[in-house]
Amino acid sequence: MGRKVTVGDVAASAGVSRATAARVLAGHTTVNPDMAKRVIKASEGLGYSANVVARALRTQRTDTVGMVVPSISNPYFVGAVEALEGVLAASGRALILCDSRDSADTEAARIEVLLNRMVDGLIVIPVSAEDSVAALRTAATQCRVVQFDRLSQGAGTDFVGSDNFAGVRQCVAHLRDRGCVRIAYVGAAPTTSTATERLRAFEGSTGGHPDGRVLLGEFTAAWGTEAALTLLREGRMPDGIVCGADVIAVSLLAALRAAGVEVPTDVKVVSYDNSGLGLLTAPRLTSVDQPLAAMAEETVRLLDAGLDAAAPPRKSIFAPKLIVRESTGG
Amino acid sequence: MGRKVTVGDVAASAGVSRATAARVLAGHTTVNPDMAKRVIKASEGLGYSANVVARALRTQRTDTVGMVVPSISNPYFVGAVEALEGVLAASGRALILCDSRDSADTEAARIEVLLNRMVDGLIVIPVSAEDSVAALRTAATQCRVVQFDRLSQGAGTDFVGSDNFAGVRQCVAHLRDRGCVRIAYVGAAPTTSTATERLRAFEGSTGGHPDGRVLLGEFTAAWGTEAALTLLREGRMPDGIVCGADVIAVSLLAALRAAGVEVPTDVKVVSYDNSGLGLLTAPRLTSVDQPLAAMAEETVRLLDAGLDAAAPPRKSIFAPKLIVRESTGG
DNA sequence: CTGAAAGCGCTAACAT
DNA sequence: ATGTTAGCGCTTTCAG
Repeated sequence: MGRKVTVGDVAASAGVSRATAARVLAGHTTVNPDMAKRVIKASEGLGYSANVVARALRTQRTDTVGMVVPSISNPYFVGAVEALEGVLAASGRALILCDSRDSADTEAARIEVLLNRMVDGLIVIPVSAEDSVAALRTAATQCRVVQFDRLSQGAGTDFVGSDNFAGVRQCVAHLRDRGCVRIAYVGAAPTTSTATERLRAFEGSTGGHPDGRVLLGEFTAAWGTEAALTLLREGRMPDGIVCGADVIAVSLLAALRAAGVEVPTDVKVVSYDNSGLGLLTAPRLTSVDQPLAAMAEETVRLLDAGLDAAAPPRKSIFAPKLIVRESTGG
Repeated sequence: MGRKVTVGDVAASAGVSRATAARVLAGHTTVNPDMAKRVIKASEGLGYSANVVARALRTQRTDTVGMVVPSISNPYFVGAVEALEGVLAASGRALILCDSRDSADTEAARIEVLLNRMVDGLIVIPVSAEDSVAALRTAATQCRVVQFDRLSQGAGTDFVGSDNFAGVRQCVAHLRDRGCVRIAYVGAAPTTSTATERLRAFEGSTGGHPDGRVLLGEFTAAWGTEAALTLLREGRMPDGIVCGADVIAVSLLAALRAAGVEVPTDVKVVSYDNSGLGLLTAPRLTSVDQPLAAMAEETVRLLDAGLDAAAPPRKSIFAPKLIVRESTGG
């Protein structure tokens, strides 16, 4: 376990003071070029690289952003993580990722851990519209916080998400366009803003058609399977199904096909998230895409823009777009 | 942005010295119960929680383990992350996760970042059997390193993985048992130990049958699709296919079905990883399971067991087990 | 332009 | 048993 080389080592090797070495390493131009050269050389020779922990303690900045997501096995969240990680890396920052396991308690604990690590900012996809508020509020007093994808009202943080009403409206319109008249919704119970908005949007879009069956569970594959079995058991299969997320749709699709229901012939399926998952199925999923890259950029922009406590939290809402594939007839 | 409360604040509020407050907070018993009580109360009243960064700088321990995986969108790796995160959390440690994007350069950079953060240990699923060695070697001089799943020979670190030969042998035996005689292998090019071993195992198991078609690409869904199209184009469809990973198998399955090839009737498919992905397909995938929970436990055990530099690196190899599902006839 | 010195928040000798 | 003090490695005044 060889000790890391420190500025002291570099300074000594270059025959200058620690301060000068530090200045050169920090890119300050107010240094004698000769000395600068000596320091650079010594630094490279010794393979110096700064101890981030010590620097953080001194500067109160870690160049690190924390992120908490409900489940790392949901590919939509993984996509969000990748997008954000990319944007942050571009400005030399790292992302520390935590999984809240869909539990508000775990979420609060993770947020605490990250704050103790002095992250410069926090990006949270909250577990619950209500239960996440407290932890978010206190976090917001310590560092910049942005909620992503899901909004917990009253947490007093900025928010970046997409227009779920517009997304679901596109789904329903598309199914109607393809001739569907009995459309069902298989989504998650309204404990998060996305689940709530998508549900409301579905109800709004099909208000005149009380035929629309609504099945509410969780954002999990298991629920997709269960919902499919329920529909099969009920016998009266809809001719169109809107799913609240790809994780639901994919397993629902598999269960329907296993039962001999043909997609898109017998029933057309449209989903939400446009994750890689929807490309692995046969047929591939028609799904609502959210502009993750742009959303990630905006999230980091908000993190960087110091919010003065008085200003009201900002909301950036992006427009989603339906990507049509074979599950609705291509 | 309220400042965090420090030991100093707690000490002042309790009317004791910083040292005493620190002792109480650290659970030392050598303190006057009255004072202890006062400190605890002050601590709770002020909502104190220790600054991990400052502590780390002093103790040279962060209670944090770094992990670098080739791609966070491969569900097998996600499963490994979840298992390790669970074991570490049980002993009060956190996991910092980095994605090397399947690039040895990125991997080296991530390892550097983590070392600068003074992680207590490093768990790496190396990108390449050869190109990862250098970064791993230097990392191993700074902290405890364990390679997981894939082994880069000569890095001088401990290793935890599973017996790929045994796994593939089970696959081939199972297909034969189900009556397959023309078995193909769709895997990854041998740039990693797992790809190499699985390929060799396949060649070894089917040595007497030069019929066995071998297609090598990457551990990606895109490759699975491409391989399926190649097999379809060649016309002479095998009656059994061994896939090197679920990500490959799932998209291969979708492409075959889309082309009207029935699984398992026309061709039986067996895969590797037993990730959640294989449960989402219709039919569900027969796949080789690796005991991730036990492997994670062992990994942390090795991290904790200080290796003296002289001792040879240790290897823990776990036995995989084929889980039979519908893609081979149930 | 350079160096000496202080200090981020914490813990562990050392001294009382 | 408690307090005082030094110092982890770094940056950044403040003198010179």
